[in-house]
Amino acid sequence: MSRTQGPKQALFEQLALVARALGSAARLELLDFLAQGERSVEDLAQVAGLSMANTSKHLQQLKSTGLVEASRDGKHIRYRLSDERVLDAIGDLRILAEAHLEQVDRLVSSYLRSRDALEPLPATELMARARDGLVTVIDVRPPEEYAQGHIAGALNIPLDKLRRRLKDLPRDREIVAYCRGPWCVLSYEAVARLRKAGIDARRLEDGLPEWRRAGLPVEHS
Amino acid sequence: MSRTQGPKQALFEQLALVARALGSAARLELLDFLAQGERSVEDLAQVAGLSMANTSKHLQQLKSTGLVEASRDGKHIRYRLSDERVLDAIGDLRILAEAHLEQVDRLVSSYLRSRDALEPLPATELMARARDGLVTVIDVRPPEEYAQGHIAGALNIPLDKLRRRLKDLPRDREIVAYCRGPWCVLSYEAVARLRKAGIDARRLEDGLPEWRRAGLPVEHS
DNA sequence: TTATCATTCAACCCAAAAGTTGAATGTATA
DNA sequence: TATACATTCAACTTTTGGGTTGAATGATAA
Repeated sequence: MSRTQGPKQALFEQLALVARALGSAARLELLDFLAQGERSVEDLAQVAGLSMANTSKHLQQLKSTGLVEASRDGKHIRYRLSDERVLDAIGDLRILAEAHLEQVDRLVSSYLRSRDALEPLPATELMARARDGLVTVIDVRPPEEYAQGHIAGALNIPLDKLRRRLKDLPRDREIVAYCRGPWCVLSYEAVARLRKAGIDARRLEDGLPEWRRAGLPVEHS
Repeated sequence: MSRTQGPKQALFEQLALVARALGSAARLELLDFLAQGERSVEDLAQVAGLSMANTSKHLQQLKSTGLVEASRDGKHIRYRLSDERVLDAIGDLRILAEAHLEQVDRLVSSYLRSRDALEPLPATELMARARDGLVTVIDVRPPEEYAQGHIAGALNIPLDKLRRRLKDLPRDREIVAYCRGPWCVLSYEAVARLRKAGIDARRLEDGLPEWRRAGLPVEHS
């Protein structure tokens, strides 16, 4: 049976194009990095474990569906998300996947150990506590990502520097750690280590992209 | 270069599974119909212009990613959306496609003639006006869809019955027509015809699924 | 039980997508 | 101007997905 091709089908075909652009683990990982800030193709290839040519092709596809933009910077080409709303779509995928795919539950609870034991703090609550000076916020991402934007007032303590900077942390206030997003291990790991060191710490529920998306205050350095 | 496969990649792979389920015009059309209410495989095949076997396979795929559920009813099997949030994801795809794909603009403005000339009314405004008794709301979808749920107080006047039911419509109040969603032609067409007949009419911005998703009052018959 | 009907399954075919390799492009620096 | 370097392109292979056909399943109704 041949499918009748009217304007309605053509519209759905366009939607499907966008959905298919999101329908590859490699591209989702690229988008996840791009959500932290601009990146060159080389960076992206390296961080996602893809060849340059393959990365380039994936980026072309994301660009042709309007999910990312590119601009030249010297001999590099820098890609970025074209639209904050890309994060909404990915967020919905995550919600659906968490709600309906058993595999996700299993992965999340083994990879992000003790999921809720670390008492995730919603962004709105963090805002309130930060205003009252009750918390120290730490950004445990690499410095390049911190530099491209971070929660206003947050300290950058990359996970691998955490041990040697423990002494810089105030002991009288709660620490709230965040990183790339709800499925980013860095903050899980950071909170676990801080607690082991006897420091009162919690995780921010989401990461910087969600914070920015919510219109909450972001600082650049 | 071979891509390293850790838990992060495995999680993205699960997300991609959901995105790929949305990445086909045929499946999006099926979901669009399912958003109006439960349907048998036969109905869905017919309405989407697909063979039974093919429809069944698409539905299996949607089921395996948790987007739809099925239950037996006599000798039919009825499928339904498993989760209202599926509509959020599709809504985001639509927003992104409208914002970034030229082709969508072109299709929307030719298929849904004079897009904004029909003064789309946001749901919240309709609620306010309906409460004050200022409008008559008409549901221009087929009766089967109306029966499975409609805006509280709406009259069912399927598009093909509109001509002969013109006389039933009150002349002193504005008419607001709605159908399946923001890209559904039925209400565009209805408003155009009503205006041609000299009746003051507007379109509801979205359709029933969005209304229900927003938690606004829905009636069943 | 048997016949009927809606749905699914299994085995295929064809088209599209992902990934590789090596050459081409285009900008910046020596 | 020549060289180096980041990125893209082109051609090709392999895998995946959409679609068909015809048979199998499983519930209902005679």
